[in-house]
Amino acid sequence: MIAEVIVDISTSEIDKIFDYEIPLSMAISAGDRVKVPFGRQKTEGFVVRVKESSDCKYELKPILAKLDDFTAVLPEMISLMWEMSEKNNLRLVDVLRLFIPAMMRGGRVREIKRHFVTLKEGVTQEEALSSLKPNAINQRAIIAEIGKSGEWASVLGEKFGFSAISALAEKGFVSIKDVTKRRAPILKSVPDKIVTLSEEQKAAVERIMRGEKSENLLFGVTGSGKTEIYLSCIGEVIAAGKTAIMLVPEISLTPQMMGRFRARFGDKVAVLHSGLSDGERYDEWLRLLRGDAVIAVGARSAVFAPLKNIGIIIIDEEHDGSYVSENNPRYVTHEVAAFRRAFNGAKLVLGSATPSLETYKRAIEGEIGLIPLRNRVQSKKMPTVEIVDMCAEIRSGNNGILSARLEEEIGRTLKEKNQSMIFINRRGFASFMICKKCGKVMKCEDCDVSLTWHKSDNLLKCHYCGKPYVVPDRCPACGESDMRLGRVGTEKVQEVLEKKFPGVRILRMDKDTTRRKGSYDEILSAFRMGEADILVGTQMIVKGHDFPNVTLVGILDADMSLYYEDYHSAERTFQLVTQMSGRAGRADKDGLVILQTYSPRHYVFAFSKDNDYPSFYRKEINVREVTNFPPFTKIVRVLVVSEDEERALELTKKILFKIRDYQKANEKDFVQVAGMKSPVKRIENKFRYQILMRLTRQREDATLQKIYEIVNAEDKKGAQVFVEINPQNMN
DNA sequence: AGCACGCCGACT
DNA sequence: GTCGGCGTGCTC
Repeated sequence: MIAEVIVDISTSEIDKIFDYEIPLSMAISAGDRVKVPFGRQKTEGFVVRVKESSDCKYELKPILAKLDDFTAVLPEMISLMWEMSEKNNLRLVDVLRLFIPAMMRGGRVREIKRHFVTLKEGVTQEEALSSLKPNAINQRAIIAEIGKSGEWASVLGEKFGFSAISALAEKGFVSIKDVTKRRAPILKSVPDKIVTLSEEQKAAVERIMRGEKSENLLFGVTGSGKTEIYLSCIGEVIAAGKTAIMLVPEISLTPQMMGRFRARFGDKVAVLHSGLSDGERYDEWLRLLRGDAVIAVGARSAVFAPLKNIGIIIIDEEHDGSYVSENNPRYVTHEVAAFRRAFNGAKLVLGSATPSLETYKRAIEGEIGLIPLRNRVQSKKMPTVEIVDMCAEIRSGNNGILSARLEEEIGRTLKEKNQSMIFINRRGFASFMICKKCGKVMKCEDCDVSLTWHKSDNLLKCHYCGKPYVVPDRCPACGESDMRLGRVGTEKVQEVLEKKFPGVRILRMDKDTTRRKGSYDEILSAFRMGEADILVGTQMIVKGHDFPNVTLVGILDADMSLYYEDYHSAERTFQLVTQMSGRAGRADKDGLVILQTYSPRHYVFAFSKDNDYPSFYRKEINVREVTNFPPFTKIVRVLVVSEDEERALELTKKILFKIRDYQKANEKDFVQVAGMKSPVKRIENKFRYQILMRLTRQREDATLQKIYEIVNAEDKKGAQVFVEINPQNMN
């Protein structure tokens, strides 16, 4: 028999099928990982098909070995590989690598054996103690310690020394068993609330499970009880002997949801997310593959969970940007989920209070079902949103960070012993350094982006490559000594608050304070426990969870993301304001949101003030249609990266001309084609040029394939070329 | 990605 | 004369 193998080397020239002879003694099927001779080396590879004969003109080499004692890639995933590689122009091997834990590649899997020490069968504690010499203190202590139940060798060794254990084993008093340890990530399980579903929730579960549409948008504000609905649906699915995938934006942000799952489903749940160590990830993955766990909960990569017979896939907070993978291989979680839903005949649920325009459009046009949740459980009120015009604030002589209103309300909240959250919108902006005289902005030498000032170590740092720079005391361009810091950061806000409200307890949450693993949870739980009065933070605090004592939310620079040069900005801002508002007044307390902006009359704020997503949608979708932006078009970006600027430019031009030629013959398939330098010219010393296109949607698939064809035909020596669909950020 | 083959400069 | 620089080509 012959095996079609994809070799585990990621290069475009090698990314194709190689045929190998399967030795008669070897049982190989599609999806197995194998060791094969390749050229003069040996490599790992994936078997994607087994067939009778080969039309290869070479003499075939034999497969050397089967690598695992299980089939690593399910048949479904092999189909998915073909689909993803075709649609997104990805290498087959890069897609396959998404499907298995990194640890399996390169033979790095080591099962961790732990040694469990027990009294040897037939030996009693008394017997052992009486035969041991009185001065063998450690050995006697061990015998006493293990008693009937036994203990881990590592624990005993720690206390009494490892030599004592081996001495006892040698004398035949104890036996040591090797146990394969599961590196299960520690999960706090919160007590499972036995909640009776509201009528609305019951109806939602009914429509998801037995409604006419197999894909539904579950559209409900924060606090409308979506998690309960998810738990119910998954409960039904696993009771029917099927499996489930639950996706959340970033798992470390939702330990609460994890806790609920653990409480409800116990060991049937496996988690998959970036916070796991390689070993933990491997173990959880294997539990899913073996069927020991039937529910995969995790961030976007969990959509590839090795589950058979999937009954439901849920994407919570479906609008979240983290569902689009930005680096290679690029994929959109929704598309993968849709494929797996269809393959398994499963249900797909997209949950959000602020769906992406694309999803909501599909829902109101009837392509997928729309399940609105109108009530917040326990009838919690939505907070009042107040908009403060910061221009007026400046006119009246206040050019500080805080408006008079916000300051007043922070004071009131402090007095009433409630908590406040201050959110700083820094998307795309930072505290850069600018010369007051000539206007020179300090930039990174390698990446050509503005440097950000870090107060703690008084350094300027590049947020792309991390390179630190000494703060100059004179402008390097004109020698002026008056250098000024633009934009505020979390530290500045903390400083101002501490000055205005002496003695106030403030927790700060941003990239700097959450660098350490686990610090994220620590800060949030400290805040929940009331260890601080105010939580100041960036985007990270948006996705928190219940803070029952928070009654005030302040949003500084709400419009910062509005002027981000990106067609998403209004949508992003709406989502942000809505989510941030959801943080205020969740328990029995009324909430107030104060939103500071320089453009108070922008429609985003008018609609988010009233929490009116449908109206926002109608306005925004209109804008998109008129301006020819997604979802009415598809944005395609061809990015050319090279250390040699000439090379990048030349290659970009070549590709651009070919695309232009095609465009001339197919004018109606394109809205626009433009070649330019990338907004960030250099990252890590590589030059970046790009071609931006907008495709009309009638023939987008064909046009896209043509673009792939043009790019793939090009000789790409000394440069890399990426084709990106609807890129989330345009660096 | 690796690894060999191959065709030019500087060296004990 | 040789050692070794890394350009180019190939891998079932």
